Amino acid sequence: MTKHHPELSLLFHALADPTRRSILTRLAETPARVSDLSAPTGLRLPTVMRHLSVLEEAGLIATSKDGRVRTCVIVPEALEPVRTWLDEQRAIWEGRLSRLDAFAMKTMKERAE
Amino acid sequence: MTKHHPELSLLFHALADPTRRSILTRLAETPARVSDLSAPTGLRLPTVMRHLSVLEEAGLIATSKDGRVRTCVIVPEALEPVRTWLDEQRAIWEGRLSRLDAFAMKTMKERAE
DNA sequence: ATGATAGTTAGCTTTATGACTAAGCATCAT
DNA sequence: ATGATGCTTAGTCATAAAGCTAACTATCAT
Repeated sequence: MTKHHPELSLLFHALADPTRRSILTRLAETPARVSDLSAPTGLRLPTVMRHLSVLEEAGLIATSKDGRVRTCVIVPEALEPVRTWLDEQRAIWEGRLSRLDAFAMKTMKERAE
Repeated sequence: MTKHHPELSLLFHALADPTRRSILTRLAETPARVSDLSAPTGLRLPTVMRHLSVLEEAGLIATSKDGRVRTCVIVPEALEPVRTWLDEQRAIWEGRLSRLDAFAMKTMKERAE
């Protein structure tokens, strides 16, 4: 199960950078042009471009160009695999804890005998 | 809001590697020794060690040494910040969508007049 | 047609990652 | 006390990440 999920690696990697997360939260407000994203971060345009391409390859944003302006929008569904993975893990981890609980109960019972 | 959250960066970065995710799922089953984690991955011990230290610095696992054996256990609560961040983002994004909806409604109304 | 504007590409630098080998240290079994 | 076991440290290597500058292209306004 979950042998190797390149999609997840891309997503987590994209989210691991604070600049990229701040770009995402900015885009969550409203779509923005590349320069709009450059100004507040204090980063140069090419740097922002690189971040954007990482985000786009992860599927977290989509961009389109109109004239000389590129507009970036967020892609909310892109976070689904992350959420799903988290839910799966939680299920497994809680399952494990239940088993440990069961084991502890059994052990205590045996001791009590 | 969410200026720079080093904790999140550590977590996301730790989760971005498939080997580390597989170590986590393995540890979700039951605690394991370092060699137990080395065998199935086919990776050398020092490599596994490095992965473990990344996971530990992110707070995702805890380790303890008894004699010459180090045992690794998962730390389920460690995923909470990730889940929280996801929830926050979802809230913001949905907020944004509602606003867009409102805008669209207004525009349609104006057109209808 | 000129100049400003918006983005893009190319190339460079520094630091971090992920893997390895080889050698070291600390225990445990005999 | 010796050797095997289990982990650790040190050092190497190749590649990727994150930033920059400089130069280039494409569009829009005048």
